[in-house]
Amino acid sequence: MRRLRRTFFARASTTVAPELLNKLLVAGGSVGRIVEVEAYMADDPASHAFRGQTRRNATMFGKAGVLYVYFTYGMHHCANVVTGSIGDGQAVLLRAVTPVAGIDELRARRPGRPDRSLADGPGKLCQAFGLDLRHDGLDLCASEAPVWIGDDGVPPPAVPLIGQRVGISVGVDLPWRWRIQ
DNA sequence: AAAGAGATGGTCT
DNA sequence: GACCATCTCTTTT
Repeated sequence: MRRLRRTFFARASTTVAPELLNKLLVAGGSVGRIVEVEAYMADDPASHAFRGQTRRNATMFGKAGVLYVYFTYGMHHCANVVTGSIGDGQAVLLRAVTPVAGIDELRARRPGRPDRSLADGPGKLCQAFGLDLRHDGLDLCASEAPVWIGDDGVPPPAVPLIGQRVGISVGVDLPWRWRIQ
């Protein structure tokens, strides 16, 4: 399986997001196929980057292909991949994956949950794959990075489901959520 | 099946 | 002090 290169991520988040469908997230000894993503931009009222760079969102303004992890609701983490160019403030939120390998590790990190609920949400995904603030700023494109995104040759769906983003109160009309049917 | 509410803490105004 | 790019459990249809 091929590790995605930085050139893949160095484009607009709205271009990268649909192409991430069916790619593989590798982390914590497990592998999951990406089935739902959302795009965020700086010129986008729903984005953390909308009001400029802060301590929390600094990673989002950095290099493409780097993981932006943030903590929210007092208990959940969400994982994004930075896209575009340095200073842009763009990212793609990884919202859901389906288990491909290392499912026992996923179950161990999400005890008591049915297999279908192991990583079918952004907070659940981070819990299942053991992602937290320690991974913020991690370069997915580095040759030895412990977290990365791979391509096993399965193409993105020709006709993904496209809709409104979830859990936001502004910018709700932008159709920047993509998922597998 | 759908709707509601509580948990829980970092971040920014 | 208000607001969360959420999840889970409980209550109601």
